[in-house]
Amino acid sequence: MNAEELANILAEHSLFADCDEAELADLILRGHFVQYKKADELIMQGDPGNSLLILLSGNARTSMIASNGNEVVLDYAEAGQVLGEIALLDGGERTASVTAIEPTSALSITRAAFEDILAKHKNMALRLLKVMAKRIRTANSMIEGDRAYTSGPRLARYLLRLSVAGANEGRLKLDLSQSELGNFAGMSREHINRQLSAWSEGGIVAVESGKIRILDHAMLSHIAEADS
Amino acid sequence: MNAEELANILAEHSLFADCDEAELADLILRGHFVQYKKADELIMQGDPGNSLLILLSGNARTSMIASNGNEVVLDYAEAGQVLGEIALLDGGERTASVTAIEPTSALSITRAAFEDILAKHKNMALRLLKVMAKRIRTANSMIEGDRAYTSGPRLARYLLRLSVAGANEGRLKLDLSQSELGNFAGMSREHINRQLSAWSEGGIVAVESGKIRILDHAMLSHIAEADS
DNA sequence: CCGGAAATGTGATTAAGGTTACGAGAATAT
DNA sequence: ATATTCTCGTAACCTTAATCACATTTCCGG
Repeated sequence: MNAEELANILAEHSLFADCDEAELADLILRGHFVQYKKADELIMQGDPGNSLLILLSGNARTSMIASNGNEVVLDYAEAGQVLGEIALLDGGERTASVTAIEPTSALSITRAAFEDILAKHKNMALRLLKVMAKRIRTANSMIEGDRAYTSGPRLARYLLRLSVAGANEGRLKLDLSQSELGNFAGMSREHINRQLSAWSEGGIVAVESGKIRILDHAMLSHIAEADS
Repeated sequence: MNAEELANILAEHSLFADCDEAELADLILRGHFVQYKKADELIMQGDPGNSLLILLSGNARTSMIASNGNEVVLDYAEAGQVLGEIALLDGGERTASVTAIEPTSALSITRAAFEDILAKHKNMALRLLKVMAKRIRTANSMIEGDRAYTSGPRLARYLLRLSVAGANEGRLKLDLSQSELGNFAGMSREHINRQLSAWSEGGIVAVESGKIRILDHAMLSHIAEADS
């Protein structure tokens, strides 16, 4: 993959959409291209955090393993996303793992390079601040949802979060297995199944060959706000 | 309150500890001193976010009201903390309220001033990035805790989070009522009470005249990691 | 000092959802 | 191609913690 292709991919995505050429060039110059196959760990919980990744293609899951062995899925990342910036910024170790859920490629940037780029390009810090603001919003809304709502509305929220904005036939961005959806939405696989069956009855979603499709987006949004 | 006093307060606290004089001067020059009494709202959920606050004294609670009326406490802020920077950064509206839990004062900084300061003082953005990295860590660990642990370990975690580092006699930073602790730890007030009684029996905590004291810090930490 | 309002302690009951269990189908690897 | 491993559907049961319902105490303003 050459510099120009990389530049195109980067420029397509939010954070880097308004980078000027010099910034892109620096990212590419200082970055290191890495590839992963399905189930590879891009970032490993407990490691020291000495680099940052920018996803170029593929999808990855961010999750934590609690001390009691429970897996908690925090988010799914797609191309254009920045990963692992937190440990880089505060010098702490990685508190979550990132695992490829399909073949994935990324640009890896060392701490030194990152600091140089931040110092050189003022707008970079501002862009990163915005990205992080959004992350905090998402995390807070996850806490709110987990706390304030019962399983039904909660599952609705997570499905909506996985649904593509462009609503192409109600298909989800990612076709997760029910167990994985369970880890993401914080409920047991069995319960997911029951809830999905019920909604399927009601014509709110369709479950065909393991894939979930949202039929009644409005209804699901309504459920997501419900008080039970 | 004059500039020098403000400077002293700011300099005492993490984010601004290593500000140079020019930076402090700008903050004070561009900032606007505000005071609140107990129960005043420093920031109101749903408002547009056009300013940022730096707490100078007192304590405040950050909380969200979910659409079903449930209150979720996200955090408690003390002097030195920055509040409301998220809406300022991404232009969105405030997703949480901040309420004074005692008489409180703060420095209020408008968006314009904030942008000027960020542009003028390069290190400011970096400092803010660190603060936000920490926030994300905290939020993620909250999600992890809420998801992976049952009520016992979870309450233990929240008590530890409220405990002062210097462990002065095991007293907490804040003496919350049991209902409020419930909103913070995500469990009913009654359950908090029962759990506290049990731990009190076991000599892990002491509850005297409504105030909680941690007697066996090690044990509480152990409980916080337990698989039930 | 006194009265109302919070905050606290505790039991009984209930509901939500996790856990266990099992059988069948689909996917993947050797 | 066939064994092995995921995934899915569904039922019975059980645990956890919320809810309801009071009595009691503490706190605070007048």
